[in-house]
Amino acid sequence: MRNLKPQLIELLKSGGCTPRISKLARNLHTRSSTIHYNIKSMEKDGTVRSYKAVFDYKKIGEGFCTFVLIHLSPDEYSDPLKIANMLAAYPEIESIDVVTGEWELLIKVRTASIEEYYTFATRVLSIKGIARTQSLNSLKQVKTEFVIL
Amino acid sequence: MRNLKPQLIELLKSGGCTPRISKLARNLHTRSSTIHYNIKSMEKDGTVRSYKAVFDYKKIGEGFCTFVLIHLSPDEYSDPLKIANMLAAYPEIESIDVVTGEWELLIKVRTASIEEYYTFATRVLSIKGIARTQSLNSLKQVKTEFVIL
DNA sequence: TATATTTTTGAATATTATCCAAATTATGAG
DNA sequence: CTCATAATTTGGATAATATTCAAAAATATA
Repeated sequence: MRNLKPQLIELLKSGGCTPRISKLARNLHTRSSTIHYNIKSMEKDGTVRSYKAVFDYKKIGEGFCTFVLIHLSPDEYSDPLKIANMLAAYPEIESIDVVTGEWELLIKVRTASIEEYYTFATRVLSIKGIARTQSLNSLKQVKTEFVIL
Repeated sequence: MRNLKPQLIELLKSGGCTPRISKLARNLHTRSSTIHYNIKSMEKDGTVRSYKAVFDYKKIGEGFCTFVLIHLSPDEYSDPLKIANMLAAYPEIESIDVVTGEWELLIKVRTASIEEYYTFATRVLSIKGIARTQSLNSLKQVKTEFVIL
């Protein structure tokens, strides 16, 4: 009997969900078919990107959360998206932004522990193009993905 | 005819969705009832916090994204959660973390534009207890909430 | 005002979630 | 190892829900 939960978590982390039309309809005192029409309209014009789950990350082995400020090497300044897009593929990374100020990129990383973060950092954040990093460790998550914890 | 989309967006931002069990079942080559059982199990034990939508934030009037580093006044050091929990109620704030380093809090804020951010900052970030802030503006979002853009 | 476009409605149908009792598999104590 | 217990899977039945569609209403456009 294989443990399905890890696979479910991976799928639900960025998709695999759908709006509860009838519940939303009751909530807004509107017919289901109207809600359906409006939601499909937002899906078609690209307003909605995905429907996904938010987890108690401690319970899925991603209890350690770090924000990493990244300084690129000068030859990457002209195209920070090259590095950013490469980083996007890592499942540990929740978000990636190109930002203003002394740092070029800000990423949010979730791992099981500080040891796993160290492994991640040495594996991923040591590539050519990343000149220097500074990390802010989250001591306590109060809100994430618009969900209050 | 009232425009339902703003209300739908508000509800879907932090909830109002559900997993697509049959789709997940097909994806994992497993019976629906098994997926159902596993998902309910994760809901019961608190592994899943919510099912929600991810938007193209430019299209919902939240195209301007800022990370704000917050330094609390010394009398708040002992309980940064007091301020953090107060901030959690604001719909503009996507995430709030208590962090290590020179700053006590790191929040992620979404507004329509830099003008609206200014309004937000003067309204929300000027309360007693917040001594100093520094903001990193997002020039480009590459990934958010585990969803690649 | 007339016409086109968008949105809503309600009913019919298709799809899906949910429930449940039985079967199977895993776990742990002795 | 063996038995007892708990956890998970299965398949079929039913309930709930999404989806479709044509007509109506509302809104925008000229």
